[in-house]
Amino acid sequence: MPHILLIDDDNKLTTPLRTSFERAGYNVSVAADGHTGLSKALVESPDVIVLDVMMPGLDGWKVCQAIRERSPVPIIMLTALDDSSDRIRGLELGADDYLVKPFSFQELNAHIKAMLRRVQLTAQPSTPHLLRSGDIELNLQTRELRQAGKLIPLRQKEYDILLLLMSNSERVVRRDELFDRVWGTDWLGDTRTLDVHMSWLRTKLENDPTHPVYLQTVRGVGYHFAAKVETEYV
Amino acid sequence: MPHILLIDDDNKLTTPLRTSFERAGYNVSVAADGHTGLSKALVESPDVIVLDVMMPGLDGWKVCQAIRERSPVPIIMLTALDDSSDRIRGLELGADDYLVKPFSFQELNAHIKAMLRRVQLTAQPSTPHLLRSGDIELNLQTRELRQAGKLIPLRQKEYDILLLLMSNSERVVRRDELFDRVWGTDWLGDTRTLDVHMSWLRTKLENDPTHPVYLQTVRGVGYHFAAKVETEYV
DNA sequence: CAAGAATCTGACGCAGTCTTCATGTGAAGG
DNA sequence: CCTTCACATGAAGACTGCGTCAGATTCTTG
Repeated sequence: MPHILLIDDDNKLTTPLRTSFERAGYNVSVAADGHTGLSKALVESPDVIVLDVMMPGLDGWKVCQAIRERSPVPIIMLTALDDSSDRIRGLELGADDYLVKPFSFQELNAHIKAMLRRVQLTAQPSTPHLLRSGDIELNLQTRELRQAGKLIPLRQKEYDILLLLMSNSERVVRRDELFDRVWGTDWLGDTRTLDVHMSWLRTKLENDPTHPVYLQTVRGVGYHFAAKVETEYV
Repeated sequence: MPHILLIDDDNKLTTPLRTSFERAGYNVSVAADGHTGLSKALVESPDVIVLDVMMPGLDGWKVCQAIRERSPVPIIMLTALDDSSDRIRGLELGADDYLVKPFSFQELNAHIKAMLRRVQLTAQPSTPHLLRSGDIELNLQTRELRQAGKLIPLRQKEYDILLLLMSNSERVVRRDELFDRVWGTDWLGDTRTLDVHMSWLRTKLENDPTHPVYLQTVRGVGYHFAAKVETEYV
């Protein structure tokens, strides 16, 4: 159950928010002024803080800054006026997001969910980085190609080409696109060089290079990695 | 140098943004349609994606969803109309943030900085104390390298390089990244400095420096610490 | 300040990689 | 059935990036 800390002196706002969030399954605590907010932020270590800018005493800006100096907890600021410099200021002081009043519960909730998801996604070392198709496995981190676990060394261009084709396996990649993305836009050389690299790739990963299963040529258009590719997060 | 991917068909917008961001020290790439955007998102693995909703063909919603299914990369959406349900929809589909057009460069930049900071803050909550791989042990507190318990004195740069490689053992570390992180600023001269240090490191920790087991070079890319590294927090 | 350590530089060689060229093959269309 | 076109492939040579070395330069420390 995620824990939200609301810091706002206006209980006309915090009371209904508290009930709504509790109903939505959150654990909510409220602080009615900056000092309490700051101390609760550090003591309770909530998953996300919703912080109003306009408060008597220690205002939201100062609270934001003070929290950020001491804790990495995500902060969503609430501002009354929709002023660009205000928003920038909040972000510069360490806020992660802001919302302009008035806002709906749904909207704040969406922001909070997005923030929790971001923390979740970032916290796990999950990086998007294995393309798999059958017994073929391309590791984007180490640039290693494995077939049935066996390492197949790839050269730079071969890797670049294979990566482009595998990550676009649902369509045909045009020749000029390959040149663009692998060689760079300002390529003036011989156009046969792509075929040569394709040929090498085929000898490396096709059982019968003369009858390719994966690396299909589409005459007049380009090449197509003709198998389903799954993306895995290692 | 953080890498931003702009996905937008309107080059009246992307061209000035690209220059501004490049001037601000980012590495920028642009995709003018949804398909290219999706593919670049996976291939280039940018640090943050700025994605316009309004695009012909594969629209921003679909691109957002497709990226989020495959990658945890942060996404900032650009919407034309300031409509609450639009914004909620974006967040629900996996976006992290949104910005309503028109916006200033400063504002987008503030959002991007906030997003990068968030990822940074979340990613490294605690610092490891010891990196171990086989009989090799790198102590981050004392900056000592031990192999089978025996102390191998490392010089400053050697330590920095080895640390970077060992703490990224799951991937290849690019040469320019090494220059960036070990020497500071991006390297301009064309010298063999890095190779020399790698050579020294190899003579220190490889049994057969001509056939390295740990410190693999990946031609045209960089170096890879090719062994499992365990992290210990003391 | 001097000695020694650490680091950088540039030349050179080599192995691996890429491009080019020449020629072969199969597909499409008259 | 023949021509044309696009791609395949083998071989050769050009090119490139990396490793190494020797000497220069900078940094540390007594």
